[in-house]
Amino acid sequence: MESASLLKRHGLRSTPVRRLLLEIMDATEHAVSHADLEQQVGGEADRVTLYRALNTFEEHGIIHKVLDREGVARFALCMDNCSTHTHVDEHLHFQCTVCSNVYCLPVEHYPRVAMPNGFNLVRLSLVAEGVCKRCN
Amino acid sequence: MESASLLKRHGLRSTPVRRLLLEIMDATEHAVSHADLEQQVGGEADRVTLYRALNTFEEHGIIHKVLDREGVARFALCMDNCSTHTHVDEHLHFQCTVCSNVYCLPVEHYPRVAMPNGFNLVRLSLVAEGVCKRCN
DNA sequence: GTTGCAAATGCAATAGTGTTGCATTGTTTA
DNA sequence: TAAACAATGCAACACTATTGCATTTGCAAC
Repeated sequence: MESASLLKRHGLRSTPVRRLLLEIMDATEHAVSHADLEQQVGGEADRVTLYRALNTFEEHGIIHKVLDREGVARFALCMDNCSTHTHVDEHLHFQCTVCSNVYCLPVEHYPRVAMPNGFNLVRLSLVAEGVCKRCN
Repeated sequence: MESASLLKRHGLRSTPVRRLLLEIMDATEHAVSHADLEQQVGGEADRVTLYRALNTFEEHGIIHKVLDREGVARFALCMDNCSTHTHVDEHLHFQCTVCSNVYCLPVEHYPRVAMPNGFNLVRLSLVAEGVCKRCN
């Protein structure tokens, strides 16, 4: 049970719903929305429980949240060992215009941009659109 | 009446609500949300009318829409002469973590990133977070 | 001007995403 | 096993956004 130990490592209780969510996300190569999860979980858990579990995961650096073109949240497991305080995800979020799936893609040279005077940059996100490998 | 001619140039009817919306956006240096506009317009127009006007403007390349960190749409006038078919906005969207305002900032060298095999890039957006010039 | 028609608006209803409060259930630690 | 507290389920709610339809308005032709 990988998911159980992952939860324990972050000081979280191991519950059926949480383990199920982590296993679904681990088995999916793209980011999943709340609606996706709700459908896959079926009647196993309440909508609100999913929202709360996802929020908890994000706060502990287990997953990260991306907003797609429509502003809907999609979630994916963090690759690196993120924690509550250290949250590194310097990768690109790619949404396919055909299937709408969102993929986390690695970027070799993460770009740096110069900011106009007075603006203090803290975090730069890359959001891409195009056609994914499966729809190509 | 600048806004009236702008509307006419895009083949759109010049109505009080539309002119008002354009003038508000022209007078604001940051992108405005629907809620912002609704408040400024006051009882002059229905919420739905605002949504429809904004959608129409976007379809005609008069304004462009940005989603902020919360997934809420914010709108700003297009700088270049965009049209229905030509929609160029290679700039950076910067949201201030203090005041939550979203600014469209120019970028001298727009970055290019390499994509993994199978992924076909169409559009790359830059979304930044930090502190804006007014909150600094 | 006046008229006619398509476009724009107002109102009501609806959909979707996400949050909050509170009672109940379940997990963990001693 | 029992106590303590975290997680869950249920109901209600807030917010953003869209749709249908009747009414009004802008605009072009007369």
